Amino acid sequence: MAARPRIKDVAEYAGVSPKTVSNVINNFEHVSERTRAAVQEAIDALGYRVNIAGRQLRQGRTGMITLAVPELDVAYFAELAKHVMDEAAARGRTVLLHSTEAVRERELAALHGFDAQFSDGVILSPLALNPRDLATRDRRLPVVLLGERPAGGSTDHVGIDNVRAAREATEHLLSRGRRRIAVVGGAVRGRQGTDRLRTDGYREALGAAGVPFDADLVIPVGAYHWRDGARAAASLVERGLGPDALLCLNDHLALGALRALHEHGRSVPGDLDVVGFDDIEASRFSVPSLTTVAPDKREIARAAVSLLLERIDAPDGAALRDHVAGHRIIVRESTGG
Amino acid sequence: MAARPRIKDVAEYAGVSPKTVSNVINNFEHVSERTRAAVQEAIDALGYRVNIAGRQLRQGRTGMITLAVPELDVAYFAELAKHVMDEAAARGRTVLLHSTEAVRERELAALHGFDAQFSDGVILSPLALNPRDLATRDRRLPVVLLGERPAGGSTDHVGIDNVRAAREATEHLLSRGRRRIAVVGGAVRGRQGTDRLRTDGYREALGAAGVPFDADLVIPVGAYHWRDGARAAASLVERGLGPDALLCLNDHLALGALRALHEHGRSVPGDLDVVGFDDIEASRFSVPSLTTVAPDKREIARAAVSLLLERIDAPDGAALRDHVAGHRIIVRESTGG
DNA sequence: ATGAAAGCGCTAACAA
DNA sequence: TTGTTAGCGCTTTCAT
Repeated sequence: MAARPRIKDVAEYAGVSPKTVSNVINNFEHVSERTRAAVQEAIDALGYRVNIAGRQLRQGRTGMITLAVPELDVAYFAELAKHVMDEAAARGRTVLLHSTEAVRERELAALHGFDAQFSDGVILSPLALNPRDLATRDRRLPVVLLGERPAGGSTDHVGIDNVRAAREATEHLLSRGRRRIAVVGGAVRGRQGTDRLRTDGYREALGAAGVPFDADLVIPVGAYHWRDGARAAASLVERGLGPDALLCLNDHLALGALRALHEHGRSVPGDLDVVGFDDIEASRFSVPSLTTVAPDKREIARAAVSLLLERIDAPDGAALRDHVAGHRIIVRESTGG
Repeated sequence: MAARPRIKDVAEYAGVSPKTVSNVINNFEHVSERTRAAVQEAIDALGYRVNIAGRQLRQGRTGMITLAVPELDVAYFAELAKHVMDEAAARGRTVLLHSTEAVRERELAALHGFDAQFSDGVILSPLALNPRDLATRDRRLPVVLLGERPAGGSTDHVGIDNVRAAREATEHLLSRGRRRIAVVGGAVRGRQGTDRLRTDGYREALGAAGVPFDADLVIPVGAYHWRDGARAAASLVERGLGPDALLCLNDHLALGALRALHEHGRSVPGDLDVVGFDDIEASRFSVPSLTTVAPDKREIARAAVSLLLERIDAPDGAALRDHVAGHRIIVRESTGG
């Protein structure tokens, strides 16, 4: 097979100049129908496809955007990634997917590092970055933040209303008569991360219902995996803290908790209620199925891609934006649904 | 902030020629320590990083490899992707991750399309490709196949011994006295895909034990998700086929089946045993926890990256290779463990 | 509406 | 050991 054809080959085949071929490829408007057809025929005949390296070198764009998430094997991020890829594809972009493992250096690398070079912009779901990391980032690379938003707000952002979502989930538990509601993965103080915001919402709901807040029921976790949820639930039971419900800050934690409660002979929703966040597919099939706060992943993906593409097209354009995506509570067996 | 520095800027700063800077960047050996140090200092001072488009245009390499899997939200592939990224990083490569949704056109795009251009080679887990697609692929792009291997074998391949793995899993069920073992996701005829190979292994085990094969117990599924497993298990029970065990061809199917059996009042492992494939994290925390065939994902990732990098470095090098990675059966509660 | 020329940043080939 | 030249494929600028 011959070497890959270049624009020059197409031009010669079609009897036009390279520039004209370029005009056709890039849908430049001032091209006669005749010429366009001739060039297209040459392209098809030779099997020509643009060399992106050449194009990028010249115009400084790749047509790719990076999506950097903390962990691909957290189902929420895998599902979100699928939506982002769909949305990007619909808009003619390709997604370069990265897993940062929630390590600050790797989150920084998404913003500054090697990988960012392939990319016209980055959608980043940060966990470890601090405000200064963002303040000192290279402004030439457009960035949209997902979920967590380190204070300082120098970057476009997409997320749900975490305070309200947690408040509603807690209200649901309260409405079922639960009073000793533990927060698995919660945080009472510290930066305004997702964990903190959701815990704040939880406290708001307790306060409004006149239920006293018990700091012992806020259980920090190392990560948001099954094993961490299982460990937290086991510890709650073994320490005799007498919880009658678990508000788990993601579904993996909740599913792990279900397992631990089962091992400890507690029935859900008989003895305790359990609620999660994210609405991953597993939660529809667990035993019992899991009540959860379902963020609108499609809306999140769509907003993130839109904001990013706008930034790419107009780097100094609009003011900072913060898109608040919708969410709803899906009641399933784990709270009597 | 100034424009991104180029090699020329570094060269001027260090008082050398651009070529010398290039030599340093690429660890060319014939560079004096003095010069190397001076250049490095200039690089650090200016914050220089190579422009990959320029490099790719010149030498035709990007340092990136593509991993294309059918579905990222199938946990097995997310976990595998993590291993591949780790392995690639350890070898100085970046991974471009793609989800093909098991659509033939998208699998082809991984081999031929736009995306492949950024990439020095592709690790592809195909589901929809046919042998001709591979036979007619562009040989300039090195490819390693994972899991499925369309017949014809013109491509390096990494997988487990599916026949043996399924036989061993079936033997495990037989040893527990099970005789009416259904295969969820199985295939009796057709191309030698993973489903067919595993069903063959199942039949081998039945044959060796003198248990008659019943084609009604082979249940095809549309996809390998919870919902498909749930549907298949429900249908088995409702049709009164009287299975006493389910060999599910991945863990998602098995976990979905557990849910359906629970809904139908069947106890696992009391009334039926259930076995899966993949050993995803969810299977350690389901109720009951799931017995499963665990492929050595790390070995698969390592072998795939190694084979691919060797091909990239020596496109016309070694003969075709087929790496058979290890697996083991992990016995958990769903078969009395 | 189309073409000619120049150059994006880098490194291969060759020269010194 | 280091420097010079040329050109990878594309698109921008300017000319026609």
